[in-house]
Amino acid sequence: MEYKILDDKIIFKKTKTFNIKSILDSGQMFRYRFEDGVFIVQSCDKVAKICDIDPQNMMLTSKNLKYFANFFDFDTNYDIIISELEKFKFMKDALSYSCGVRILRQDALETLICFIISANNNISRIKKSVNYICQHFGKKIDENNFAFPTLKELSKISEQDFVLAGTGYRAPYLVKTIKMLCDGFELEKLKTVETEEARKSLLTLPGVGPKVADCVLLFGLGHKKVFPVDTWIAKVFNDYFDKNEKDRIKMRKSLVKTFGDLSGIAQQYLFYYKRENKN
DNA sequence: AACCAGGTGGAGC
DNA sequence: GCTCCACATGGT
Repeated sequence: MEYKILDDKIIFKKTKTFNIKSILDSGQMFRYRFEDGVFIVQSCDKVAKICDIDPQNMMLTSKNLKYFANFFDFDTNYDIIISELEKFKFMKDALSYSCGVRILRQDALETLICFIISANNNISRIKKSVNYICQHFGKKIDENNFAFPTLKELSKISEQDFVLAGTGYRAPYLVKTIKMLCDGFELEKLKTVETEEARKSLLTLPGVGPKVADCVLLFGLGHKKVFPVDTWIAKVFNDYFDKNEKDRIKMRKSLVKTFGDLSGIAQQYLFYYKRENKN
């Protein structure tokens, strides 16, 4: 999409391919807030602020403009993606409810930890736990913002501390997975291997099952041909495809077959729509 | 007071 | 390979 990187900000036109509220509220990231008409987004040790500047334009300010241009995937043409999605009739409601969802290019480690916490949990609690972990174990960025802990910082967090963060029974999974990462599990390398091989590898980490693995593949590792099936997507599948199917692995395979390379983004639209309109 | 939330691990078969 | 079940925790 069209944008200009200036010295200290990015200016871009409001388009149907970028809806900041839908992007953030679609459950792919947990470190953001809305204050005084401004969306504040955190990723690793970086912060961006996004707001309207006039009826036609928006502005992103940050000390890390290039990082966030990539993070929000400004260089991918979502006009094409949206027109492809429009060809699926059952995407109509989701697209008309809120266009402009994007898949963020998030940090792999941060995504992995956040989505282990996400299992059988709800978004407001996930946000609270992640925020607690950043505030207590991440570096201070400025007066109001804390970084997500580095792997080294994560490795010092005890199981008890993860319980205090409100992660409940997922605390031991977090400790064990972090240990595996410290012991040489090559998370970044999974960006460059085949999706199925990367999935198998992720599934060896404690607290990572099929759903969390797909979220990490999609949001943190850049794999687009995945379809995380959670409770909401399962409802969608039962509504639109097969009322009686209960096996989420089968749902995923069927959905990926239908949507191909559009799987990730289609999933995100359907999740957001279903969760906001619990009908 | 049951049921739910961006499910997973483990036991038993 | 399956099918049950327990699991921490806050909200409805």
